[in-house]
Amino acid sequence: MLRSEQVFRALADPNRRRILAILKAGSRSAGEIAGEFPISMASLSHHYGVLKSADLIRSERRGQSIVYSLNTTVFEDVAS
Amino acid sequence: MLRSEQVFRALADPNRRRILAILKAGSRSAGEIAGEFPISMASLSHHYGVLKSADLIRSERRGQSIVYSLNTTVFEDVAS
DNA sequence: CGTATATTTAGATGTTAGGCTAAATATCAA
DNA sequence: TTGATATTTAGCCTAACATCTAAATATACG
Repeated sequence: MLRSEQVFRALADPNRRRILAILKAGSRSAGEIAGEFPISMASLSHHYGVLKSADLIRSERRGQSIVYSLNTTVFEDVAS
Repeated sequence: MLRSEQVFRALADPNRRRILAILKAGSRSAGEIAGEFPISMASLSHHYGVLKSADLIRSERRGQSIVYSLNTTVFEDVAS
């Protein structure tokens, strides 16, 4: 699957767009993000997976937490 | 439903993005567009509907044909 | 009017996607 | 190593979506 394809798929869901909006303000752990949503962590984890396949976000383990952050370079690529 | 919501939904499908790409080159009738796709006119008609709800395209009857064209202003709006 | 052409609408069907709960994995701290 | 915390993976269910065929609508033309 083409990356642009993955990006469009990722952006199609409102929850995923909201995750991106939150990360726009700075990196957040999965738990911190979950606090902003009425859906389960498991469902969110699925969304992180989709966003990662599109390479829109990156994850990094920090102790017990996993911290997500925006991969800004992709946005520039896709805009063109 | 918000218009931005509709736009994201519309762009999520590859066939719809391809319709937009074709119209980028200029207006086309439903029949002309159909010639470029392996799916039925009925299915395409459904896609036109989605693209119209998002206000990404406009339609105009010309005799027996219905001619579709890009609504370029929306692209500028959503880019911001 | 009656028939042909162009497109849409309606109804049915198979697939994809998002949600949930429960179980698994990974790290930390005692 | 055992227990607690944080997150992901697996399996399932339901709703939404893309597609199809067949029927309906609209225009053109003899």
